[in-house]
Order: sequence, then structure tokens, then C-alpha cells
Amino acid sequence: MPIGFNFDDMKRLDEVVATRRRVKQGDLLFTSGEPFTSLYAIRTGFFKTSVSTDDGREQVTGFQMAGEVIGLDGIVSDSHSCNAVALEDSDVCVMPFANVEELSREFPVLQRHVHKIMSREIVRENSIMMLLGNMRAEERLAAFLLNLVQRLHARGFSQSELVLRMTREEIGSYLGMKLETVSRTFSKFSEDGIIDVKQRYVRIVQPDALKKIFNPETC
Amino acid sequence: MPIGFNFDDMKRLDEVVATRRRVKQGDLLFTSGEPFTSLYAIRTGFFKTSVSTDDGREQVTGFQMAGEVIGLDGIVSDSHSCNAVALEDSDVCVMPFANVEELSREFPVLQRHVHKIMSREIVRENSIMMLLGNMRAEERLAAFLLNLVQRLHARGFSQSELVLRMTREEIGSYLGMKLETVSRTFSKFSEDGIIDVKQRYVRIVQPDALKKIFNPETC
DNA sequence: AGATAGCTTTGATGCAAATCAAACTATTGC
DNA sequence: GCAATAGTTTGATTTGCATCAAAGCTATCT
Repeated sequence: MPIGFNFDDMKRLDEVVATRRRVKQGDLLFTSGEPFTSLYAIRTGFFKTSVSTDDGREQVTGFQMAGEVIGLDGIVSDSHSCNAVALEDSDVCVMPFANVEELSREFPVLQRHVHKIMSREIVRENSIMMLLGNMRAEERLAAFLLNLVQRLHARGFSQSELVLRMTREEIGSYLGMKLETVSRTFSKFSEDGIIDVKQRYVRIVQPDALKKIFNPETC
Repeated sequence: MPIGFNFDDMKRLDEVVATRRRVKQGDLLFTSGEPFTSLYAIRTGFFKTSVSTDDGREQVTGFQMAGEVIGLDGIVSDSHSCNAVALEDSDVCVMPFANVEELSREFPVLQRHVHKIMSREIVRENSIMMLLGNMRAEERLAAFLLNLVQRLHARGFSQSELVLRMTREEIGSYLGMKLETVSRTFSKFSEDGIIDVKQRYVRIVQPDALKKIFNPETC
């Protein structure tokens, strides 16, 4: 939560997140087509969001962890356009969007915060478009790992070790490649001594090598 | 602009768009790294937005026409993260974001409008991720043409004819394919009698065939 | 009108990733 | 503990698109 609140403000803001919801691993938080009522701030756990075509192809649109907000897709048409699935047992704050809007009018700092969250999502998706449109498999996976570990590190976890919450297929869907290609690229990185991989466990041995793969120029 | 305003409200809202700006074809409206101050509502003309990597690869992130708003990428970090270039002589309303936020607090209907614009952009980018991650060249170009013509039709233009404002290379960048592939796919559609193409001019002869290519299931 | 520059089309070839296939590993349930 | 299921790895082959190359078209300038 942003700074700049006094104690009374905090109490008012608490109103916005009055309810909590537990979501078990594998369960849906919301689903495409469902009426939109609330945004969800992840307290603990891990989610993926995805869209799908009528013929059943799935595109993972993001992986979200503690402190991140999901559900923004629902605002425009008052119904969700993507699915949110918990990849581990999770706990979210339910923030009815009517409350968010009402309090935003009262507290400019909250208003600003909401705008930034939406803008951040737009910018993130821009960079995914770059990834999907212009980058090769190794660059995509390097970018993915660097991004994940950076976000985990910001939450107090290791900056070199992580346990993937998602399958190779889900990573592939997010990065626009097949699960076999994800697996092969992990193996390649491992053979090159850049990472250690064992199933879901990954240790980044040479972060600079990963950065170089992702962005050869700045290294 | 959304409905639900009285005359005095309208006058207040006019304050938000006090200034205008003309942008000549080929000129930048804003550029990556530039400080963010304002959103821009396109009055007339046509823009592309793009991001680029340090090694010079460009990804077109969108094409925008009259009535659409650009600049949302700048909110999160108070500086723009993409470039906006006019693809024809254009005219925009400059809306200083401070004004937008102030008036949003006062007018819930404006607040809602701003939120929907941002959410719409998030949803659009989700569908581009699907395009880039899961679809083949023909599907991408079919989706692109259908989307363009639909937006033009909503603005009173033909639902079957259009003049492209962008090059094959820009289309390719947006759709994650090379200009030669764009050209070849246009030719293929033309040979199949689905469209007539002559350089920038396109006539959609069989819209249903395009829809079928884009989404085989619902046809 | 002819020349130049920018964009588009089409052809030939190459390659990165997809697909097909099978073995291997981890996890879950009985 | 064993079987069944879900997920991962690795190998062989195919393919859709990229790349390389050259010619054609359009618009603008002199």
C-alpha cells in the first residue's frame, strides 16, 4: 500500500478490503464471462491468468504473486475476459470495485495508486508483445527467469534460487512456445552452466549470462 | 465522450482538453523516456505506438485512430515507455493528467470512463498476446483486417473497404511476422478471392471467409 | 519526362521451433 | 509399497516462416 495515509485514512481504506477469500490450488478465482464486481489483491499465493479461443487454445497472459492485483480486465465490459487460476493455495483481498472508485474520489493517493497499477499492467503487456513478436526462444526464457527472480527478490526471497509454480506447458503458453522447447531451452542453459535446473527448482548460476542472452547490447 | 453530463459539467470537462496539438505525418507525439504529463485523445488522424529494444528491434504495440486515447503507458513511472508516431497528419486533444485526475474525483462518470479506457487497453493487449503466442500468419492477418475494418466502420467508414495507413513492415511488426510474410499472406487471401488488394487499398470480398480463418469454430 | 527513393511483390533457400514419439521422473491414491 | 497419473526430458523428423535476393510499382523531385 502506498504511503501518505494517517491512521483514520487507513481505517477507511480497510473498508475497501473488508472481505478475504481463500482459493485452493487449481481453483478459479474468476473466469471469463463471469460478471465483474471486484479487484483482487493477492495476499499470499500464486496465480496465472489466461484467455482462450473458441477452439480451445489457451494463452497464459500473466503470472501473479503476493502484492499484485488481478481482475482489471473486467472493468471495461463489467464482465471478466480472462480466467484466474490459483497455482498454489492462495489468499486474496476482495476489493469491490464500487468501493475502490468511491474511495479513489476521496483519496487522491489511492486514485493515483489505482491508475499506476493499471498503467503498469499496460506497460508489462507491451514488453510481452516485444517478447512474443521479436525474440527467440532463449531470449524469452531468459527474460522470463530474470523477471520472476527479480519479483521474488523484491518480496524477500533469494535472487538466485526459485521454485517454479507453473508447468513447462504454462511457461510455454505465456512465452509463445511449446513445452518441449521450454524444456530444451532449460537444458541448454543448464549445459552452458548458466542455471541449475531440477524439475521445478531453478538456481541462477550466472545471472549476467542470462542478462546477456536477453539483451546482448547492454552487457 | 460519455453521456450523463449537464451543460455546466460539460464546460468543466472542456477544461481538461483546453489545448490542441497538430502532429504532422511522421512526427512523434511523444517518445520513450520522455516525461509524462498528459494523455492524448486523437481527434483526427492515425498513430502507431511502439517499443524498442536496445539493439534496435522495434515492436509496434498498437495502431490508434480518432476517438482513441494514447499515453497511458506513461502513468506508472511518470515517463513514457513507448513512442507514438503519426502515420498521417493528425490532431489531438492534450489532456494534462493532473486535470484528468482532479476532474475524475469530481465526476464519477468521467472516473469510470478513464478506468474503462485503461481496462480496454489491457484486454486488447491480452488478445494480441493470444495472436502472437498461438496463431499462424493467416490467422493474425485475418484478425488484424477484421479489427481494423470494424473500428473504421464504427466511425462511419465502409465495412468492406479500407486504405492502410501503415507499411507492410509496420503491420508485420505488430503481428510478429516479417514484411515478406505479410505481403505473401495478402497475396494468398487475394488469390483465394477473400480480399482485393492493391498496395495500401484493401477490399474485403468475403468477410465470412476471413472470420473463418480467424476463428474456425464459430463459423 | 526521367531519376531517385521508398515500398511491395515474388522466388529460392535455410533454419528455429513445432510435431511426433518414447522414455524417464515425480506425485497421488489405494 | 505399488499402480496410476501428470509432468518432464530427449531424440528424430517436419514445417512455417525467416532470410536472402531481385525485380516491380508508386510517389516525389528536378
